[in-house]
Amino acid sequence: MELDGRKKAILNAIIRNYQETGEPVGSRTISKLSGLQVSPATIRNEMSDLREMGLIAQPHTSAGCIPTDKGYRLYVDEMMEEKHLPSEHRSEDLLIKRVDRVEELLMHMAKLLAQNTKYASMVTGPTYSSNKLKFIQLSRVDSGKLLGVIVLSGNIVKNSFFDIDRELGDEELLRLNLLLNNNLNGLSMEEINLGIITRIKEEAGEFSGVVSDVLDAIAGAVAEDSNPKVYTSGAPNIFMYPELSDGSTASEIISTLEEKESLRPVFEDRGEHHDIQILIGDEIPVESMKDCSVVTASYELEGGVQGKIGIIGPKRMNYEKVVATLKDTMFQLNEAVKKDD
Amino acid sequence: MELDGRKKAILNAIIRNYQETGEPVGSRTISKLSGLQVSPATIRNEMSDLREMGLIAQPHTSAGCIPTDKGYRLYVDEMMEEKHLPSEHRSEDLLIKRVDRVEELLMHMAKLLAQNTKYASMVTGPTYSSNKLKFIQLSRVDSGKLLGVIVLSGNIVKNSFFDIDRELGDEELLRLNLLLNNNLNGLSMEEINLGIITRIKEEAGEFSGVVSDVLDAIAGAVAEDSNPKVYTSGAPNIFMYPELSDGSTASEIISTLEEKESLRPVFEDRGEHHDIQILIGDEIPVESMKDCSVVTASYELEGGVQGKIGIIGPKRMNYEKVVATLKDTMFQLNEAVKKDD
DNA sequence: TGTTAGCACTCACATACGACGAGTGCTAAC
DNA sequence: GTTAGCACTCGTCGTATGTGAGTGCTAACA
Repeated sequence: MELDGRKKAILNAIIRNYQETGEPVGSRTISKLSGLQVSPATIRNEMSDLREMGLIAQPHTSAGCIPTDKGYRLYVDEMMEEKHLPSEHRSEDLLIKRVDRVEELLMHMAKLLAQNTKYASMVTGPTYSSNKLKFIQLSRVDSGKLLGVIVLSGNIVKNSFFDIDRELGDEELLRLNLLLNNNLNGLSMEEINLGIITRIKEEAGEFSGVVSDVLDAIAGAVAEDSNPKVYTSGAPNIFMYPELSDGSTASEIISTLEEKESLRPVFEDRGEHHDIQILIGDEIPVESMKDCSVVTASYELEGGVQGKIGIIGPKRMNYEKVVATLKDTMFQLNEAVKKDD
Repeated sequence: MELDGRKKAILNAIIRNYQETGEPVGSRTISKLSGLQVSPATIRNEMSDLREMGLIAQPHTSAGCIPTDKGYRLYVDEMMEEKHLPSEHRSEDLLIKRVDRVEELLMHMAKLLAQNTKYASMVTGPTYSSNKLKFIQLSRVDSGKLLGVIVLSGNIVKNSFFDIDRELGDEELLRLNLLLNNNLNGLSMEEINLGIITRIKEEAGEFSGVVSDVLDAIAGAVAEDSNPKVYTSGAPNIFMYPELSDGSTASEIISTLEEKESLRPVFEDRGEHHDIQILIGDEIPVESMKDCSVVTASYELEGGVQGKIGIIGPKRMNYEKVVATLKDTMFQLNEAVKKDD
């Protein structure tokens, strides 16, 4: 059976109506709403075909129809229209302002996403592994303790304290800082190889222990970010959707959102490389979210893919709006970071 | 009417039974459970008195009784026994390990609290306002941009970037750093007054603009911490308690927990200065939590009151266990920080 | 006077039943 | 191919009814 224009229009009408009401939609409603000049009986015949094709389903006999996962999939793949965000929403987004710490920027962004879409949002921290080391500074703060400041491109700052066995003089500290900066600045994490490490340690002489500590701290900073933090916001929004808010479903979703680690698989790329990825129902690699849909996008801080943002909502979410919001957020985030830089 | 020993025992039995089951408890149950050798009829007479005193109430006529807020209040004030944590729980807590950033330590602590108690937990970041400035370092990272590192006692590190109008030479930067450190180190935020500021600016000469920026950053760091972040964990735990998990109640509580700012009033001290503070029902200054109880405690990082931790659960929460867990956490946190320092 | 047994009474909860209505599936006519 | 008509399905809602846990009260008892 083939999917002609009218069937498409009917499926479209079903999805749009169900998006708004959350109730199964019947042939009479479609007849009035779709713009097609046909009677409910005709619609019923077509719906019978759509059901046979697995695009819609009835919750029970003699009820209206709701889209199946397959129906939604067809919709987002072939029927969804690109939508531009109405201006009042964009202006809200402009609230993104200069913040010193990336972390706060991301949390703020998650919050805005949740507020604008009325779904739950999630944001991963950026991965810096392809970033370059920009600046290292060791300072004596206490006796027996050094403060190391590591700056990566993108002005990501990491701090670590190092315990040292014996005191360093001002002169020695200066020399050590020069040594580290001269040899490491401008290198990406992959470029810092054993050869370079050995050379630095040799030059550092009796301070090779400190150098080891510093390199460990750099490695640690990278490791932390190759497993970047996940931020979420708007979890309580799912209570607005009856199909998700019954006891155990809501509980599981909110638990998953709090246990942020378990969200990681959601962000993993599946083959096709679009900038927007939509997962529906069972396509989501997290058990507790099989009643949801997830839309994810990548954002860049500067050059190269850097992190992910995503929206979690009911399958009947407003995909157009979500996609438009995500795209807009990506754009604004890029702008914000450029200004920051 | 006075509260004799038997009435107390009955109230105690009601509270304990209700804590476990969440169901109204009847005279028959108490007769068997309380250890008192009296018939249900006698218990009923006593319960009638307790009801008159406002310590217990019936959800409806011909139902068992549940404690009122007043009943819980009496219980926690006069009848609750100090309890020590069974060792298996303490060992879990020992997982607190060295973490570089205070933030992560606090989040980890919130998580442990929620796991151990099965209630929701909240933790405020520390307030540093009484802390002293320990170390300041300005470094040139990009041209036209300085990185400022500010270390407070307790090894709290803050980073800020400053834009500068004209380039500083190495010499000038060194002088500026010396100037700042010599004049500011060891001072608490309150001690940095206008006199000191004016003197530094004078000495800084043409760099007085940078000095202003640095002082602003310091003030900003303090402002941020006089309004410290609130961390929460275990929000989904409230789904385990039927009296809280019906639709709107759960939704409101979880929203409040996510909107962390609104939790702040909960931590405010009410007159009596105990290390543990228990708020029951309407005593909680947050509307959405009027069906809950909140137990809060103060923790110290080093010297002086510094932050708060708290547990949110149903009114029938296990107060002994919660108090014991909080005390234990306070203790362990102090230990952890000592080691860290 | 305090305690207890007995008993009528209350009320939430569960079950059953019927009415209702939204919506379908099918058939026959256009 | 489209439509009207109609029987049928099935979830929902309101009502009635029974059940049982648990009380309140009274009267008897120690």
